[in-house]
Parts: sequence; structure tokens; C-alpha cells
Amino acid sequence: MPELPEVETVKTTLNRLVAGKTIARASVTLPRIIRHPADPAHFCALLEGQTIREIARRGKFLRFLLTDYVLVSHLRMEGRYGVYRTEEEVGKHTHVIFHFTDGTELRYRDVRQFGTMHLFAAGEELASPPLNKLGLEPLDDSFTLKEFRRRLEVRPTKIKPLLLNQEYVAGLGNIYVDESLFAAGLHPEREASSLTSAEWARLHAAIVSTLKEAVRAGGSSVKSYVNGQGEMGMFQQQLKVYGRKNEPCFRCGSPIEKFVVGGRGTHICPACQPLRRKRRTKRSPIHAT
DNA sequence: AGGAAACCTCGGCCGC
DNA sequence: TGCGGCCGAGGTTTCC
Repeated sequence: MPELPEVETVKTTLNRLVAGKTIARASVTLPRIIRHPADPAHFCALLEGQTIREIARRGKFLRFLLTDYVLVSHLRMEGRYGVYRTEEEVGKHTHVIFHFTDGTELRYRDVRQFGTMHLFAAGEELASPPLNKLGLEPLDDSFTLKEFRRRLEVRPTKIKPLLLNQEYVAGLGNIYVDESLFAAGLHPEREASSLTSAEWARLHAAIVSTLKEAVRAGGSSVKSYVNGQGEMGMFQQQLKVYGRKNEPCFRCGSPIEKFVVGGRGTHICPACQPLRRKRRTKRSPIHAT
């Protein structure tokens, strides 16, 4: 579910709710979630007595900066965090609980059980999987047009799958790739190497503005995406193409189309995002040399 | 390189 | 209207 704007929103909420709290103990009821260290009991033991200093983000990953360790958490499709009092009933699909010394606890819920957690000694996490292969951070100053283009234009593939690959740009998922490509007026099946300088500039600007607006709105969700405080992102009301199959394009009125690119559901306005550039004058094929 | 399958469960939709 | 079953879901990895 969550892409960069949603994870950023969760980060902000968690900083408000659990920063400064100390973990008395942790419990894991679905071992598969814990990827490092290999033994979930070891994972829990290391967390005892650790204070949450701050929550940060890298791509779609949350980084819980603890006293001596860093917990790297990926929500995948449906992972969610919530803060509860100990006496509150533990809901279904709750797989990991961090019990705090103040009688509250942070619970991780994940219906599809796809989420992951890695625990490393502080500083080691950035050099280890899964963070070590992540690409540019699109809301950082380091995300320049020059660097963005340099990394992507040499890849012999369609632009959409490239944008979804976290090794190049970290944090984009299906929703914001579709929205960014619409904002840039680019067809998702354009070969990366075919983009002009003007198109690279439009795409770069579209990614930044789309993500920034979504962060400002608290993220979006197609289904109800609820963070620890039960708030919902409002960006879904600003989606221009995602989830709008057959509805009129806000810009030109053409019906939004949906098809599959690289195995992913893809939404475009066929008029605003043509695959081939329109010719101004039609040439006769008869006179081909 | 690129596609498909796999990891899971659930909700929506279709058809009877 | 009710129910069974198929399909797909925002992510990522792995296996051809």
C-alpha cells in the first residue's frame, strides 16, 4: 500500500506518538516478518531497554533510530502501525508488538503478512540489505535533474518499470508513477533512451511536485489507509489518473484508459500521454527512398 | 532484459 | 437477495 508519501506520513505520526518511549520487551507472533537477525527471539532480546530516539525514512522504509540499534521496517502492501494501551484487545493480524515501559504499546498489523523488519547495530543498516541498494531519494537535494537523467537514460527499458525500480529512485510505487507520468505528459511505455531533454525535465519536476503535494495531503489511499491516529490521507481526492478508468481526464476530457505495463495496472490519458509524438504534417509513404 | 510466479489474505464483482 | 468462486490489490524477490 504505502509509497513514499504514506510512509512519510506514518513517520511523522510515529515521531509524535512514540519518540522518546522505551521498549520494555517485544513480542513476535509471525516469525516470517523478522528477517534480521535470523532468530526472532534474538531480535526481541536486542530490543529490550532500547529507547526510540527518532523515526526516519529511506525510500519506502521506516528507520526507527534506537539507543544502540536501528529497526528497518517495510510495510509492503498492507502493513500498519498503531499505538494502544496494554489493556486494549489485540486485533486480528497483529504480528509484532513493542511493549513500552509506560503501559502503552506499538502494534504492527499486516493482513497479507508481506511486511518485513530488520534490526541492525546503528550505522550498519545503510550498508546492508535491504537499504544498501536503494537509489536516489526524490525529496532530497541530491535528487537533481542531472543525476536523475544520468542514472536512468542509459537503461534499455520502458520508463514506468524503471521508475518502479527502487535501485534508481527510491519511494515511487504504482500510484505515484502513474500520477507523475500523467503530470509530465509521458506514456509509460516510452523507452527511457527516447526521452528528450525537455521530457526528462518535465518528468523530474512532475515526480517532485507530485510527491510533495501528496506528502502535504498526508498521503493517499484507495482503500482506507489509517495511521496510528486513525487519520486518513487526503491525496486520493487529487489523483488524476490512478483508479479513474473510463472517467474523463480533468485536462482534456478523454476517458482514462487502464492496461498492463510490466505486469502492473497502469492508468493514462491517451490524449495527454501519447506514445508517439504527433506529426505536424503527414508525409506520403509513396516517396520513401 | 523482461515476464511470470510466489509470498498471503481479503474484498469486490460476476454469474447462477 | 444469497452465495460460491475467480480476480486483483498499492511491493519486492526469485526464478526462468
